[in-house]
Amino acid sequence: MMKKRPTITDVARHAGVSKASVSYVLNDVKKVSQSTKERVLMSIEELGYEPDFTAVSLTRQRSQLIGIILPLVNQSIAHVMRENTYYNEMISAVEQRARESGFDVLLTGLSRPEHYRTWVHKRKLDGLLFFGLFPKEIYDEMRSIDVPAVLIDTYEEHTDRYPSVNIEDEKGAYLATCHLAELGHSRILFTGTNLHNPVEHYRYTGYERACKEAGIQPMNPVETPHSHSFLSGYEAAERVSATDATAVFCTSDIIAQGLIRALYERGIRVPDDLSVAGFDDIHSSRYSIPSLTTIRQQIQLKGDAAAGKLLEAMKGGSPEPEVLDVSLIIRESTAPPDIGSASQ
Amino acid sequence: MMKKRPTITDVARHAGVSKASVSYVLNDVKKVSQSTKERVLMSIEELGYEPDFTAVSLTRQRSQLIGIILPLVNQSIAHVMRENTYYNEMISAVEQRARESGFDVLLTGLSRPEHYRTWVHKRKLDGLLFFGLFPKEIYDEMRSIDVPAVLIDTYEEHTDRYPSVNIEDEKGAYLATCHLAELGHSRILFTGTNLHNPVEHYRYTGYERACKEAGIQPMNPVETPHSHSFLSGYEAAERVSATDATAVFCTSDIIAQGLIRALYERGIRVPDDLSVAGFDDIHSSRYSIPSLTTIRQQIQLKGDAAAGKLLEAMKGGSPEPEVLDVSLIIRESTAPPDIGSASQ
DNA sequence: TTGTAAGCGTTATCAA
DNA sequence: TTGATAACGCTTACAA
Repeated sequence: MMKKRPTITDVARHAGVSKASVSYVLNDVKKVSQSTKERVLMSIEELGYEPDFTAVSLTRQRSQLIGIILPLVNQSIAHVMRENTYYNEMISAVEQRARESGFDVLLTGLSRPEHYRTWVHKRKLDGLLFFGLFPKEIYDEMRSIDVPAVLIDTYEEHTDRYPSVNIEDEKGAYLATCHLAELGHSRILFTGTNLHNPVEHYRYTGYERACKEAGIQPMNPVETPHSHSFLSGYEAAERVSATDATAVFCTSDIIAQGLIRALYERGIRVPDDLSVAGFDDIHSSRYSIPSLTTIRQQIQLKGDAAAGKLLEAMKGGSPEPEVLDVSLIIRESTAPPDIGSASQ
Repeated sequence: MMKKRPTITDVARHAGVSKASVSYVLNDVKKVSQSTKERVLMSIEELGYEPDFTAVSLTRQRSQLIGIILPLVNQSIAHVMRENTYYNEMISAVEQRARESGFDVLLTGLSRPEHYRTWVHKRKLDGLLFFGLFPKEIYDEMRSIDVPAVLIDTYEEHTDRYPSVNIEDEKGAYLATCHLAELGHSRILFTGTNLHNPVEHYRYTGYERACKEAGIQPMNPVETPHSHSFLSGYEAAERVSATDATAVFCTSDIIAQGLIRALYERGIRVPDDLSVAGFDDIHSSRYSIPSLTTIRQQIQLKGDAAAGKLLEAMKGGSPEPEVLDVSLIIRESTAPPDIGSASQ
């Protein structure tokens, strides 16, 4: 027969005190004498008592649970996170930080805004981490209930209300484009997912600025229909190769890698015939052939920072928004234009 | 002023019935008349009532929560899942299936076995999914508490007690090795992480069987010190190239890709100088250069199957263990040995 | 078929 | 400094 695990009542009885007193020492409420405190602690130890989170949640109206929310596409979060190890690093970092602070992490996809509200309530979630951009109504809902949240990779006006963690998107694109221009490219193409997405937009802005400073004409951007994925890059190849670009800046490594593959199949060599730069510096970019010139963002640091801010906000603080630095990592996928074969 | 969200008491009052009746219709207990059922349903609708999970958890002693457990290395799950999109697909699939069944997913790393026990209890977890192999003590703990669990990628004796989901590891390695042998290779190297891991062991067995059938001599396997990662493959290159192998079978795509990269840096061409096959068929293997010949396992199906079995076990069923099929995907990284340069 | 009331394991309010 | 005791929101015998 399995012995039931001890409750606070058992501890109280064992220590010869009331439940209240046990609760006091558990929660470090001052009004306990040293002697009873010791007795209680001993009993806890002896019985192997651990407080029950669901009971605590019920009375305290908080759960020690934080939720990571990913966009749902086709009823699944797979479409977003399937191929991109960006999420692996983010999630790992958040999980670690949360666990160290006594929180558990709930991972979920979110479709309809109204679901979200009840979900937060039903679970009494203490805090939320939004990975990426969500429909506007979600943020409105958020405001109406009153739960701490941190927005990651979002530039909406909502950022004013909630702490956010971003990276220097504009600068990243700028650095990459400058690098390409400095190599001597004057036909540089921008390839991203959707310029209406603010992150993409800012990157485009950085691209434009670099072009301007280099005195070259921005080209018509190539937008891919899907999200950041190999396929997006792969399918972009047709439109890319229809241009006279000698260099391409992609807004994610995953797109760049898909693109490079498709170019390879068309006999277009990278970087000999075309230079390609990415964004993110996911692990694989170091190992791909050619290895990818890219903009490094410190993904784990980002996840850790986001979790940290959420923890702070949950304690009642008002953490500042944070914008993390990025840097250019030059690898094999970019080179000077091939003067021989290229025009101009 | 924020209006409090309605409780079951509010609904009862609104409908002019008792809390019990509301609970009955909520939980589909038969003994409710059509008329009251309708009244209650209307009130629920009108008030926008949603049951509170923490309260339900407390009385029912179950949480509608399932836990995904990953091995912790260095206090972080990052080391395991950082680079490998295998986990992205698994987690996505589990999350989707769970969500559709009204469960939420808790993601956590697990270090010390004793932590695990209290964690399950504190959260009243309904079920557990173990991703990969854990120290033996964990399974012992599991048995002592009584929580449904499904083991993934584990061949321990524990599998007898718990439903498991595996793939045909032996067959996969066999297929890959056969493919290499059929191409004409007779010096085929096995590269994996650690032959003491049962999954690796079975793959080695398949490799051996294929060698035997092809009448070739198995070579001394190369074991990498780390887990499945680019670096493992990358670092294996030195030992691989020190052999006279003309083909290598790696036990994961991620290792294969790391290896190919390192070989590339050493001027060893794949597949011209050396053929390389992987295992898993993660998305990137389709897009790498060269694209990777590999053993496809249906990762999402696997995650879905695991979640399904757990759901079944939680309902009191005893799901059968399942072994999913694998298949050979031939791509660019394997080719006949270069008779010109190779010996023999 | 419906209602009453006793839990579930905590925390928190008041007296003592 | 302590201890009853009433919440917290729900489920479930047991009565009616």
